[in-house]
This record gives sequence, C-alpha cells and structure tokens, in this order.
Amino acid sequence: MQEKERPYHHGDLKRVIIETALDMLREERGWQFTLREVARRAGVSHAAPYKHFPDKGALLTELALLGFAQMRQELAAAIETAPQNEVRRVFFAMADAYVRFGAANPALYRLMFSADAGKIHDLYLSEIPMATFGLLLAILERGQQQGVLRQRPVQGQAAACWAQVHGFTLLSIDGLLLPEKVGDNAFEAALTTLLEGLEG
Amino acid sequence: MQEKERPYHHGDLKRVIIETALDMLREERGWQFTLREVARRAGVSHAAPYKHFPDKGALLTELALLGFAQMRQELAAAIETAPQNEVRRVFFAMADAYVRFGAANPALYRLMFSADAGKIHDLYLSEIPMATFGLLLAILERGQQQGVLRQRPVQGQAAACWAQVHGFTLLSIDGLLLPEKVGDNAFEAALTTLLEGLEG
DNA sequence: GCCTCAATGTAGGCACTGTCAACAATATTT
DNA sequence: AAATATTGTTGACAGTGCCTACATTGAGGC
Repeated sequence: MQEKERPYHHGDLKRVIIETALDMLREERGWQFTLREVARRAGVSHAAPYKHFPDKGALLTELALLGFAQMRQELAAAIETAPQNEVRRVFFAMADAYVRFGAANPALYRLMFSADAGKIHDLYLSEIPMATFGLLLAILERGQQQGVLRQRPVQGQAAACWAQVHGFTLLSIDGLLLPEKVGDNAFEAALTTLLEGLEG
Repeated sequence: MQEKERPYHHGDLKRVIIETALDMLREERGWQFTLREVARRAGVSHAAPYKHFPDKGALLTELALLGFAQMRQELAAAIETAPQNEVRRVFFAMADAYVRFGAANPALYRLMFSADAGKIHDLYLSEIPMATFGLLLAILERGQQQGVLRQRPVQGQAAACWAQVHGFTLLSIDGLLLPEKVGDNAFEAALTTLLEGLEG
C-alpha cells in the first residue's frame, strides 16, 4: 500500500545507482564507500546493484571514468577561455581548473587515483584520461614552437606538470598546505616556479 | 601442550603489533589493512590490540608517524652524502631519496598521506613531518643565499618542490607514469624542470 | 492473447570486519 | 598474602561484500 507504487523493475537502476553514488561522494567527506548504503539510498535491496555491476570495484571503476570525463571537459573548457596565443595564460587556466576540480570533488578525485578498484590501472591507458593528457602535451608543444618554452622533450615537461599539479591537488585535498608551512597563495607560488622552469 | 610456552602476558605486544603491521604493509601490495589479520599473524587474539590502541585508526596513525620518522631519517642521510656547497646536488639527492622511499614503501607511503586514520591531520603539524619540511626549507634558503636560486619566498618554492615530488611519488606508486605517456627517465626530466624553475 | 524465457528485482545466508563487554590470568601495589 | 590494575581470551553485535535461491516482470514466438 505504498503511495509511490514503484514498479518492480526499476527501469534504469544502473543510472540511478551511479547517480546516487556520485551524490554520496560529493556529500560524504569521510569517504568510506559502501555498496549497501548506496543501494539503501537508492531505495533498493542490498543485492540489486549486483545485477548491474559484477562487483564493487566495477562500480568504482565506472565512477572514476566518469570523473575523468568530467575533468577533461572542464579542463578543455577552461583552456578555451584563455587567449590561445598566450601559452602562459592557457597553461595557468588549465592548472587552475585542474586544482579547482580536485578541490570541488575531493572524494571523487581521490577515487580516480586510488587503487581501490584494483584493476583500474588498465583504464589509465584508456581514451579519456589519455585525451586529457593530450591536452597538456598540445599546450607544451605549442609553447615550444612559439619559442616561449624551453626546448625539452615535451613528455618530460608534461611529467613535471602532471606531478606538480596532481601533488598539489592531493596536498590541498588533504588539508596539508597549511599557511604555517607553505605560506598563503601557495598555489600561485608553486605554479610560478613550475612555469619559470618551463620557460626559457 | 605447545612447545613455545608463551607466557600469558606477551611482554611487549604493542611493539610486536606495530612490527607485524609494518611487515604486512611491506608485503601486501593490495593494502587492505585488517586489524584481525595483524592480530592473527602476531599470534594473539583478535581483540588483543585493543588493549594497546583505542581503535584501528590509532594504530594507523602510529604507523604513519613511524613512516615519517624513517623518511626524515633517510632524507637527512641522503642530503649528507652530497657536497654541501652544491645546492643542486643536495637538492637532487633529497628528491631522489624521497621518491625512492615512496617506491620502496608504497603502502606505507600511501598510509602516511591517506585520511584513513581520520584525525591524522593534527599530526601533520607535529614535530617529525615539520622537521622534514624544515630540511627542504633549509636547502632552499641556503641556495638563495648562495645566489644559485631565484630570490622568491622560500615557502612558495618549498610548496612547489613538495607538490612535485609528492605527486611524482604517488603517480609512480600507482604505476601511472607509463613510458607511453611520459617517456623514459621521467624523473630526471621532471626534476630538471623543477630545478630550472628554482634556479635563476 | 498466451507461454516461455531472460532480465531484473528481493530475501537470506556466509565469512569477514571493527568494536565492545564479560571473563581469565598475570603483575603490581599495598 | 590480599587487593587491584594490567593485559590477555572468548563470544557477541552490527555492518560489509558477495553468493544462491526465489519472485516478479518485460519481450518474443506461437
């Protein structure tokens, strides 16, 4: 005698589960992901998710992929807002968007780079993350062609950028960039150092 | 009728538990830490650890602290092996030791920077990690005084270094620094970029 | 329309976990 | 020696991921 007579077959439970999980990732700061809790919140029995995901790791992997997709989108958008001929500003815009994404979605970002899902690793070679990395390579190449950046193997420079921004994002998420340690506007400072290393 | 008639009171179970946990951190690549498993391996009942640690998080926190202590020690040792007046080599030695530590103790390193323990964060202000950070600051200051490094706020430069090396370590642990993406010797490349950003 | 059948939901059970309370054995203090 | 505090064990509880058995439903062939 329930008011909302939900049909026995949910329709698109898979999407709902993913959506719910993403919501919880946004809300729960503590991040201890529980499949049963997701099911509960989705208003479905605790075993229902198993009809759509072989196991917990599969769901996590899918969430991570969605995270990469969203991040790539935001990075690309941020890049376009900058004047394309000024490499420095393009670069800054990208880095800023990157860290901002991490700060806005800490649990998701953590998940994306967490080995929790186990076999996520094959996935880092997959298209979306690779494409994101490609954005960075393109900027660096352009910068070198314009003579703004040092002539170095772009892959190495890309590694430097990636490590720096990734590290900064994680430290920031973990709340370790305390002013006592690192001063205020640590982000600008760190990015400046990185840029000065890239520039000729 | 056991051969080794272990006394009912273990003696220093606390140390043994920590030791066992560290061993397991070294061995288990997958890292899903289980208190009961530690107790089992220590040859003790599953609730025994609770006489020495209020909860799982407390043990993790202690392990993290030990990790920081060991790392600080190794970094300090590495620094001393380099000619003290050549900032560049001192810096490189430190960075190298840092990444090497992470690569040698992936699970422990992860734990040190994982919010798993919850309230670890208060601890990042504590002496040992702070002292490690101090090592870095000292190098940078010396470098600036010698005129080898750009005159910038050291804290900002330190943030750049920390983020870069931390990020690189994590990416390396996670096996994301694939040659297809980042080339071979990505480490030297990234460090070079960082150094060129620090140097005048 | 009806009957099969695969898809998708539920219920319950298994082994495991962190944690706690009750109890047992030992050290320590008085 | 007796009382007490410390440190171990056992057994329980709720919660987890995952599995199997079963219920309900939608889609396709007749």
